[in-house]
Amino acid sequence: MKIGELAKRSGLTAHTIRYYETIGLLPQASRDRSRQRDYDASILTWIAFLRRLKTTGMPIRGMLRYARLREAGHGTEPERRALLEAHRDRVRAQVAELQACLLALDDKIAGYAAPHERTDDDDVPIHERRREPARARPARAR
Amino acid sequence: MKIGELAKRSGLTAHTIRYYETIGLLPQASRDRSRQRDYDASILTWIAFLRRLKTTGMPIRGMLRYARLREAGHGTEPERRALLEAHRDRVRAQVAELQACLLALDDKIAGYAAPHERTDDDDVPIHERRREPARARPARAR
DNA sequence: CCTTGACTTCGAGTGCGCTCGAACCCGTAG
DNA sequence: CTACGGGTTCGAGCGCACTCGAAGTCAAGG
Repeated sequence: MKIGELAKRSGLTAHTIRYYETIGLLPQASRDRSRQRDYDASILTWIAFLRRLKTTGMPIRGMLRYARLREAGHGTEPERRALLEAHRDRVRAQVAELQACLLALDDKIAGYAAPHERTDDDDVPIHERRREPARARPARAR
Repeated sequence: MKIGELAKRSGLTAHTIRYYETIGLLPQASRDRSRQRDYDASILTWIAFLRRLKTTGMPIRGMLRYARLREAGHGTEPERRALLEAHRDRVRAQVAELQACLLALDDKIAGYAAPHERTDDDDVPIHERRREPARARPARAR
């Protein structure tokens, strides 16, 4: 498989694939007789894995660390594992944070759904906070 | 409250606060007699909200759209609501994606925990995949 | 033989979101 | 009076992760 086809299959661009190779995320591809990159299908699995790391917010530096351990092979498994575990923990924390934000977002949206009951108008500019009863909670004015 | 204090309380830097003001994320601050920005505590709520949008991956462009609607005031509520709802949906999708990645990550880590049972060695360089029985699942060879 | 189209390397450019430094101003405490 | 610890504007620079264009090579098809 040459680079154009790998690009199609992996969803990366040929440019990005070469970029990943130069920085070390992808191994040096073997070349055919005319010096063009020739890929084995197994590279797709690795790219999919990289995509997952990327999706979960791992910076290229981190992926690079993992890629280097992988290249090193024998004996680096504990380190690789530790790296992934640390990353997993970060991702879990991130998911928790997002879910907390989702709750807040839902609240906010609910506020727009029932504007006549709103008591906090922190996101409404001054000139809009005119009448409106606004009972419940001691609003400063009135 | 002047900018230094707001920085402390909000967790943004004074630099960032000014930056947000110039691009329109924060309203033009009122000034004291020596032209220094003077903030009302209510700005903290708005900044906290912005932070949530940011945490959930909304680009500044998006926050800016919301901020402009907020400034416009009267009548923009449906649009603001739609904006937030669309964002919420994106965040939900993102959370789902992250959770899928977490599952894959857990699998991968489990693979490192029990290396003697691994069947997919896609991330192990060729020279490492030597012996090892690799029963269970029809591995291509054998 | 010539065209076509995918490949090659290289370095420069892009978009995002800050981040920083320079040079200057202002009010209060000692 | 002077030093200080804030504040002010302005524009340049940075880190990330690509993204793109130029100029050239190569092999197969008509």
